[in-house]
Amino acid sequence: MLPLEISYIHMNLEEIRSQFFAFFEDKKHTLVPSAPMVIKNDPTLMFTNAGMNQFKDYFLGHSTAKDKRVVDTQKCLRVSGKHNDLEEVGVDTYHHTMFEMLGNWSFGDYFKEQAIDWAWELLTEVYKIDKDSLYVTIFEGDDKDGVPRDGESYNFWKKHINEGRILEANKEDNFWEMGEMGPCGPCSEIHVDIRSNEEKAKIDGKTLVNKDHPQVIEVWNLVFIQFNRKADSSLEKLPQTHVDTGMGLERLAMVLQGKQSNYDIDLFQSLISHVANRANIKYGASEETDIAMRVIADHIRAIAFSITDGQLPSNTGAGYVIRRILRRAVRYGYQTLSLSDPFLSDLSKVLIKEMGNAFPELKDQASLIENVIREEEISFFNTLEQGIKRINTIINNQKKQGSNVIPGDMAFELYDTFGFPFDLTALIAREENIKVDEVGFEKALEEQKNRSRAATSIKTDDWVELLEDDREEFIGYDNLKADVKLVKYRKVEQKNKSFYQLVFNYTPFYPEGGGQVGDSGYIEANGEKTTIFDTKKENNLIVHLAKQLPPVPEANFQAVVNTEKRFLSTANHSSTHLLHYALREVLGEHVGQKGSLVNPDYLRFDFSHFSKVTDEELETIERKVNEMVRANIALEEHRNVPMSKAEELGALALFGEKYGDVVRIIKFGESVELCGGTHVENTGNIGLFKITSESAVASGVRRIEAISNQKAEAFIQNQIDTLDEIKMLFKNPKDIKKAITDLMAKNDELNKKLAEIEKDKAKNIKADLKNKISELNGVPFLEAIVPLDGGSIKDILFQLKSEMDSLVAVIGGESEGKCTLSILISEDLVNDKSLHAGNMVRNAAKHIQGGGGGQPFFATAGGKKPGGLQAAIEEVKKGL
RNA sequence: GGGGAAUUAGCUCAGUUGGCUAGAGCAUCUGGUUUGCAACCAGAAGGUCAUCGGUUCGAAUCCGAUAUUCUCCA
Repeated sequence: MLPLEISYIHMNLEEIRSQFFAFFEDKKHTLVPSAPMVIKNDPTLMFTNAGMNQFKDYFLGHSTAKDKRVVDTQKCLRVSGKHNDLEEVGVDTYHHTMFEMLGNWSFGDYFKEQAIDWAWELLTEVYKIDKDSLYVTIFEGDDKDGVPRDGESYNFWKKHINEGRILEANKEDNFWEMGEMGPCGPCSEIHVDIRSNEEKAKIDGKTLVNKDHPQVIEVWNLVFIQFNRKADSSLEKLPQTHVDTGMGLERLAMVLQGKQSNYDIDLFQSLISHVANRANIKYGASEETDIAMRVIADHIRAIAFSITDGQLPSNTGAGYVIRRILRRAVRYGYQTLSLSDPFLSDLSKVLIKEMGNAFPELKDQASLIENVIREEEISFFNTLEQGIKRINTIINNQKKQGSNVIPGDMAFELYDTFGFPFDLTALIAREENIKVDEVGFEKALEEQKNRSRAATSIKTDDWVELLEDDREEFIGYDNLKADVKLVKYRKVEQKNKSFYQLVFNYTPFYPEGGGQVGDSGYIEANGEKTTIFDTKKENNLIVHLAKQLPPVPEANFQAVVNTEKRFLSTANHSSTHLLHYALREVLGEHVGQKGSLVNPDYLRFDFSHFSKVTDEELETIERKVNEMVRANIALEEHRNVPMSKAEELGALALFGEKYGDVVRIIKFGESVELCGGTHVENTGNIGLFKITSESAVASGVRRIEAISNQKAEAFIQNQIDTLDEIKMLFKNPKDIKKAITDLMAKNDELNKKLAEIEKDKAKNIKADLKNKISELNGVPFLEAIVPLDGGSIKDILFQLKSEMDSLVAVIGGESEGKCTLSILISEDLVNDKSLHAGNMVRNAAKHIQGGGGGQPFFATAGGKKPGGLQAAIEEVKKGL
């Protein structure tokens, strides 16, 4: 370890974080909690990948911030999409999948000057970073976009720092954009040089800024949002300017703790030493094993936090990303550290011990985290085992064929279809002295990527704005109809489909959220109806999906929700709350919601619980729910409740929802939940509740499916009807169960008898046939036409064959208007006389207008002309 | 969202270009043997080959759709 000449005060992560908050709270910022990492209502993003995600609406102008100055730390995950750091993690010493982003925010309030002043003050006076190790960058301007050099920032920096340390950077480094469209602006970065004085003397730090040097690094990015990028890629000035800053906590901690690597800070060291012990390899022993340990230490954090955010590993979407991270960690352990048993679930205990105080959700869900991870590990080890079997087969086959290469498409198939990592394929191949066609593999992978991209390309037009209206309101809790105006619309094209997104000033349409599906219905103006087939929330914007644009977009519309579907969803949603309550009553407090789906047809509720819910428990749960239904408990709804108040009321908060500062509380008696969905006025409106299934979704997570109201009634009616019909069939016996068991017993008996008779019959026919065996050219020969189907004839012939040394049999069969011809030749004759039943039968089949074939010793043909059977038999005899 | 794959006995899986009544191991049952060991011997039972439809003389095998699961890409 190099002695660092700069003097630092030692702070642990916890202290660094709280100092950041305190500093900005002092500057009149409001501290807000981190939003969940897993994003539920933004189609363009799976995970929170930057601090600004939860404030996107403010920048887009979809809603107005309550507090103009905000400070926070945000859990971020960069594993997919534009920011994908997954492959970098562990290889270097500063990338992470999950990290905390500290930020201060101004929504139309202060701008460049204060942002720069405060950043400088915090870093140099609170965190005491040596001013001489700092550099800053500003945007150099871009002619194509028509954006000039950011001279303002330059001038503000000049107050604090020597001009020689203010560097200019290009669009790639210092112009921040949210995406291809949307808010954007120049940014100004602060870099720190943590090299030793000796090295600093050798090379000027200035020349290393933005050069990916591991010790001359960006710590803080100050983004000044002042433009909006439109679909045609032109920029327009925003009416309000915003500040968005981001400082990675782990990286800052590395600087402040005088370390050379993020992984040397307090948090990661205990994780790494646990892995090192387990593998019996010292951290620092080799580059390769160090990388593996860093990967594992990083990934366990991302995995555990995702699980607490409600995202379990699965095979689609966000859950699949989590599964991949987990598998990457296991792969490094398996391949590099020779860990061949599940080890991550044990490591999660260490993580929970380390971070459980700062993040209580980890402690609360400790056993779920451990169990889920263990199950996943086991299943991946299984995948690996299967893959190894498969690759060994491939290698043997290739060697047999004299090849010493595993073709690219085979390696790709292993990877693509069987989930076997390519580098493992390469490793095993090396051990077996065989090459892998890597170029072919890459080509196949590239083809697959192109296919996927082509299938998911979405083209979104600019919004066409008809009205000034900065906040459209949801009024659907109280109204199912409303007079509305169209505020804006746009066309969305996806593959062959195109549809319109409509935004109204008011809307009675419930947008998909909290598990409840979006409303459908129509809007009407001047007698023209336009169907709304779904309603979704994009960030805070409620968009109505329509196949067509209304003929007169400026008209006054009446918006009408499909009330039947809405009501059925509503009943199911309220049922879900009662079910959740009953589950906690019957099974215990550990039951927590892990997922929920509510639509007009049924409800699905996933929850944490460690064993199968027994039939008795299910009955009790269902009965409790129905008791609450009959008690006709009135809905108590509280809108716009501050979060703190909601906690006092003991509301069950769900994971994954971004509530902002105020929430809505839904209370049915003892059941209290935060919820944005629609609910019945009185539980009695639910009518009836019926559980239809209970199953497992993952280790420690169970799923209950249920129905209510009309659907439950229809279900019960259906059961009763079925029973009635059965009774009718049995002529209304006193005891229907006995009638059925009697019938089954009788049926068994008859079946047995029938089987005996069939056997006898076959025996008789066989005996008859055996008697008919004559001789032809010195060989036992049998010909006959029998009223049997091909299958029975086959049975008999095989029996005869096993009883005779040698035999040639030609049997015609007639049944149900069709005819068959079967030829059997015992093996000795096939060999001696080189006969081929297949060829013979094909030839003979002409006479019955059919075709056929088979093997040398047995062949069949089918035809439409039973009258030709005799001729066909003669034809066969001629060939003998 | 797109591609690839899997689904065969209670469980784990074979079943090579369609063709000799669909097999193995474990588990189960019966009988025998054994002081004991995850014991041994003999025998039996257990399958609408995921579902539906198609091609064929003939389909577990080929084709199409559906369901479930796995897997890769976005």
